[in-house]
Amino acid sequence: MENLAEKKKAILESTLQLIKENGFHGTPMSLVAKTANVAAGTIYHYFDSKDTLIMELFSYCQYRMQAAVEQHLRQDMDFQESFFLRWISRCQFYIQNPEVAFFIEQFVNSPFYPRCSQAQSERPQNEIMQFIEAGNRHGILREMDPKLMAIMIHSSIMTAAKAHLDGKVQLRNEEFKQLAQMVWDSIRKL
Amino acid sequence: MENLAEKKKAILESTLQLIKENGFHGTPMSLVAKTANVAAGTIYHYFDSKDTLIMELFSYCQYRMQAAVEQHLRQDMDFQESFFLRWISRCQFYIQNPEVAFFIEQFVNSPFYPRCSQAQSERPQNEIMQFIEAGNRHGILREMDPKLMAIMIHSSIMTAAKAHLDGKVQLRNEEFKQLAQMVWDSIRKL
Amino acid sequence: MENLAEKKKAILESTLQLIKENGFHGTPMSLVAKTANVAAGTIYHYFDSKDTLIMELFSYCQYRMQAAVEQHLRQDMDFQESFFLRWISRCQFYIQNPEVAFFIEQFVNSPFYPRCSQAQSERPQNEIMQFIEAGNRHGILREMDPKLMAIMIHSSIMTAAKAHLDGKVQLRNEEFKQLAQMVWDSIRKL
Amino acid sequence: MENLAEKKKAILESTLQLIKENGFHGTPMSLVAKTANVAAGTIYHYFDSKDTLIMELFSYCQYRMQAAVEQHLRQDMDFQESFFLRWISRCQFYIQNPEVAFFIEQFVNSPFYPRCSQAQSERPQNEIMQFIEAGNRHGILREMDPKLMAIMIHSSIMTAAKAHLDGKVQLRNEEFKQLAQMVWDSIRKL
DNA sequence: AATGAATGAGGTTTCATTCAT
DNA sequence: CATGAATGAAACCTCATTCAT
Repeated sequence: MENLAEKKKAILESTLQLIKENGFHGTPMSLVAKTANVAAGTIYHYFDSKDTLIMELFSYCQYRMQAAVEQHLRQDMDFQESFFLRWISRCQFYIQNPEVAFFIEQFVNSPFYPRCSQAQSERPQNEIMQFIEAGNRHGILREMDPKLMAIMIHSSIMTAAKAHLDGKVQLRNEEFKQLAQMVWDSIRKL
Repeated sequence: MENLAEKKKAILESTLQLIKENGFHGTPMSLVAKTANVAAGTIYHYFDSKDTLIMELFSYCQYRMQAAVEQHLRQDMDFQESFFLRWISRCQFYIQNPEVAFFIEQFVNSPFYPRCSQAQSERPQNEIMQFIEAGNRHGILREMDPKLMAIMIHSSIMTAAKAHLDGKVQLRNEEFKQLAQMVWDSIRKL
Repeated sequence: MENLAEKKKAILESTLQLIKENGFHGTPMSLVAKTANVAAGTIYHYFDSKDTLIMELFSYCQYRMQAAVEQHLRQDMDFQESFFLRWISRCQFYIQNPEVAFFIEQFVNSPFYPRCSQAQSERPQNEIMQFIEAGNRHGILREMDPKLMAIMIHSSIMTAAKAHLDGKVQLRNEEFKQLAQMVWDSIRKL
Repeated sequence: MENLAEKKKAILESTLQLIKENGFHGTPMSLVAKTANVAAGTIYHYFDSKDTLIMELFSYCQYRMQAAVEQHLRQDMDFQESFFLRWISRCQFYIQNPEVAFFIEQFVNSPFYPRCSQAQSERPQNEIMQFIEAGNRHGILREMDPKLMAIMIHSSIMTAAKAHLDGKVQLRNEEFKQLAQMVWDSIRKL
């Protein structure tokens, strides 16, 4: 995933940017080609179809997200600290990569999403779920279907990031902590 | 809003259904016309363009949601009871009207959404915000920008409903209560 | 022709005005209806089709032109004076009724024109031709097919009027006389 | 202008022919495509829109006319001879290229024309005007706004050609000379 | 006589995709 | 590998016309 042909990467990045700005509708292949400085036909060397391109873009975004989050993880933390760090670093990733956030949200709310393999579509939640199950083994968290809990947590991250990106609120250190605390209090045993 | 010409309503409902199933892309005007049993041109009697149709559909969904929620409200409840009732009844509305849920989520994550007036786009959150401000006057809720809190609450409702509709979890009375409790614990002063 | 039903006249006049501003293309029946303050269906009480409306409009314009020109004719003039008067008064009619001028020119250069009866299409030239034949009987005019001469004269009138209406030149008394003289010198025996 | 891509030229020529036969109305892009033996979409490779196509067609006609007229010019002629030659060769060009004549006349009487740049729209008259100004320097022509005189001359050429093409008169050598003489007598000092 | 909602054929244009170079 | 002219199905939309009221 790190050694993408230069042109392939240019195509992915251009598409990501254009979809952020114009949505799926407003992103014809001809425009992707122009923005990526390649010929229209070249795109079809790397992707079978527009659908394929978009599906791969979703993988590409998940990969970028994963890579970013891993950088922040450390071992010497207790469970709560670890939760705060994860929540905040994910949220900051979306804020620093708005085109990823907008693309993912459009994608998961489109007819593309149900066509992903489960393994693929649930990967981000799964990582959170493993974390939850670790918490459960220590009896820290409240009783709840871990899958549902993971979904709620993931949504809280994305929602906060989008609110910031849409300019509806401004998130600073203070607010990140408030939000992480808020979500923490919603999942822990009181 | 209650006396929509019969054909106009048929067009709105058909579009809603089709977008749920096929997304914006997969919903050409010709298909809307066929599904609504009107001629293609008739749509343009009621809506200036496809864009207009979709924008009006958003208003229409907000209206339907509002009307549904109001049915459940009662006066003789304390603040927490009222919160639970509201959270659960909204969530159930989305579950009982999946086409509304799917449409709204597609819409707010599309380039259409930023083109709505603020007044229009923030109406659902505003209603929640007023509720929050009432809570604040009683000193019940934790310190936090009410706008942000409203956004987080609204998102939790939609997220839970979608998880259910996508078949990822199954929400029953038990789970509704758990979820409402979870969100309640995240906003109240501990 | 003088007792046109009020609505019929409103339709004709609206069409004339709209075609001047927007051309045939830019003049849909719905717009004619709105401008004339009648319902779309009403137009079809008075005219079989849009084509019929346009054909009748041509007659209507010829009638208006004829009526205007006749007002100016007097008996006690020699041939040349009469020519000048006719040339100038026709030219002024077009300038004072630009919508007629623009419509006629569009009409005669459209596929409608060849579908007119000869009698109809040549009426304006015929009147000029009778005048020419009178001149010929007095041996005043140069040898030339009277039909061709009539066409050339008629065209000179319209051309001058359009140049004025398009703002390319400004015609005042002086210029009218120059022009009439110019055309007169082109048809008389030198 | 001489090395137009083969397909582009086919599109222009087909459009020209079709507009002659059916007018602007009766010339849908689909028919242009079929007649030019290209796909509908191909037209939009070369022209932004139907409007653009028609505007470019006007330039193309002016270019063809210009090229044709230049072939006939010679140096060793006095002013009057030169005038006759120019008048007649232009008139014959229109007669030999009726689709150009019909297109130009439709175009200049349509809402397209006012949208041309002045430079563009007055080019044919300008060339005549320069000729007139040369005549004025020799004191040969009568006193008159050269612009107006140019317009009248240009119109006489087109009018004669159209009368012939419409079958209203038949122009042969004899008549060309008569007409050129007639116009010459209308502009020269008597 | 008059209305205007409704029709649907057909117009212009877009765009994912192909293929000869 | 890469190009981009060419394709043509299908999208959005218009508008002359009809007909129940």
